[in-house]
Amino acid sequence: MDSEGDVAKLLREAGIRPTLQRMQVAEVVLRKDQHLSAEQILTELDYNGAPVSKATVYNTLGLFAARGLVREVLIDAARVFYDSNTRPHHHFYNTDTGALVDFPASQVVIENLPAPPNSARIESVDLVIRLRNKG
Amino acid sequence: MDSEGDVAKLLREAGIRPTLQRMQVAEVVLRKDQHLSAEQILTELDYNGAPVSKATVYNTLGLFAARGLVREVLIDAARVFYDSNTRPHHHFYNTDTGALVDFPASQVVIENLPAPPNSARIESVDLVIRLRNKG
DNA sequence: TTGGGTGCAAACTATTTGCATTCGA
DNA sequence: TCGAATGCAAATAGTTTGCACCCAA
Repeated sequence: MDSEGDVAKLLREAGIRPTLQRMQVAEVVLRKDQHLSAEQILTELDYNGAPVSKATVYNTLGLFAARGLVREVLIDAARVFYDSNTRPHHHFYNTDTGALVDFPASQVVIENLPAPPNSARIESVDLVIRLRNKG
Repeated sequence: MDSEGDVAKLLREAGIRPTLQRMQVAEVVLRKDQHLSAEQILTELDYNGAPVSKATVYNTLGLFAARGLVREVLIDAARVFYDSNTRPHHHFYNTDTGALVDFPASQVVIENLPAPPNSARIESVDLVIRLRNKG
């Protein structure tokens, strides 16, 4: 786990002023590679005796995502996860169990992508493979 | 555009009882290949003088999606689109303009997908390419 | 000081639930 | 007649906005 000092450094390096609330959110989210919803983060903060408001959690996650510290993963209607693994990767999502599993982008070959319309540039390529248990 | 009779037939063929509200939603959504949000559909129904409740629109879209008449596309946090193009395809999404454009899945080659964990079966493979305008 | 940055209460929006009603057998 | 299906008001859950406060320059 990152010490408090390390988290502050991480935030500063990302151009984010390391305030108390942001460090608390970062401690929970960036501790290891994982997928957490805003709600889960909020719950954990409360449990840790670090009550940060809902709005601040959302705003902070949005900021972290904009600066590349976490990645938003859209999985279900109105169910966003924040993924602290920022290496290029894609996702398996088991619709029966809710399990979300990363796999490296390097492993997959995606070829013959059409040219983006209106000569826009590609910002991200997200592959989500939805699974269902057999039987 | 489908006549009313055709829409009723379409719903029956999908195993859906063709009630008034469902036919009204279907007329709007299935008229042509397009991406619509629940809100847009609701607005158009009101405009057409066919006021179906919000809850019924959501439930009906959920039913249509379950029966394969439309496909849910997750684009933004809390922004679901219902795509009446059910042929296999993927999406370009321009984050600057909000434009959502289909491209055929047949065009793209995706290789070396890892085996699904726990021997679950693949339900869908969704590729979303986010774009940003140059400059 | 002071102007952008920050945190949060409150407002807002999207979606789901629970139940009275209706439908088809 | 009766259980399942249906439609919707109300409740819930998720997210954003607007503003008072704070802090670095």
